[in-house]
Amino acid sequence: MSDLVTRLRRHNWRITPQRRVIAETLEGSHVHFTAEEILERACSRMPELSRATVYNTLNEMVALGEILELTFDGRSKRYDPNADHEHHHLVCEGCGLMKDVHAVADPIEWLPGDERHGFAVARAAITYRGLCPDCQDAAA
Amino acid sequence: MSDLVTRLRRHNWRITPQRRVIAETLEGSHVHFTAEEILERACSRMPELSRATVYNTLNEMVALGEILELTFDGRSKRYDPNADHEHHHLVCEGCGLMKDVHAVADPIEWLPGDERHGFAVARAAITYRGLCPDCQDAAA
DNA sequence: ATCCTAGCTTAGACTATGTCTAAATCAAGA
DNA sequence: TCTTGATTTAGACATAGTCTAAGCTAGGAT
Repeated sequence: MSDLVTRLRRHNWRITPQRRVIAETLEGSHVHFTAEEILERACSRMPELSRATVYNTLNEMVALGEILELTFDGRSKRYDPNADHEHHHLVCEGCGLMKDVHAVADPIEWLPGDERHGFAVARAAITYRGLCPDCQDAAA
Repeated sequence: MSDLVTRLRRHNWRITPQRRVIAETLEGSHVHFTAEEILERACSRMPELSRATVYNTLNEMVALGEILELTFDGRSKRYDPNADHEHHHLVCEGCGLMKDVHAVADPIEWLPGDERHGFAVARAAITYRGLCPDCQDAAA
């Protein structure tokens, strides 16, 4: 049983076969998939699964705070099942590959009070960008 | 004459009336507009301006490094003419309002070598999220 | 065990955002 | 003025995501 399914059950969620397949697809990888990629992979296990269910389910899991929605390229959203551990992201500007990384300090402390413009700042995310090893080789 | 136009001229860019209007629209505000908002505002000064020209021009200015493309909500890209000053962004989770902010540390220095996964890390951006003063009032 | 019903799933239409194409237009040097 | 390549245009197309209305199902009630 997937750990994400356990967490979802706590929200009084009805655990349908569709939701289970989607949650397990999310958790089964350390890559952050787009909705279409999740649809494709989940459909290989449950061919009748619809696009709308995948989008609905992902949005609901985001609203419950159990997964994170990430947008790096403005094209499509990606979903990160690792919502309960503080981490940041490293994105390849060549191929879009993304990895989780852990920085050693909290960026909120780097924002002085007079730069907060009265906002109640709740969280901060760092996006590191560069070229992955493969794209460095391709560019050389 | 807009400073952005001056910078664009240095790239041997032909400064057409369309490009000038788009550049001045970008620079004339400290808000970061979407492409559609830029189109709407620029069209009020040059009604025959086409959507394709706005999108083409924005993409070219991004490629030249003279403006920044930002994606914080996964819906539409926003454009930031302030590409030549290091800064980060503060986004309201209520209304989407965005402001430029300046942090007191460089995030790249806080990413240990063994967290870089072989990437050539070129830049880092911090997105601070929270509620703006108006949205705090509305929630209270 | 079966029934009920709120909640879930579905296909496909629809919306929003952005890209591409081919033809017309323009700008600058010969 | 002519030529030529760059630029602009309208609108078709592509992609990502949302909505709708109808049917289905999980799980508590009986």
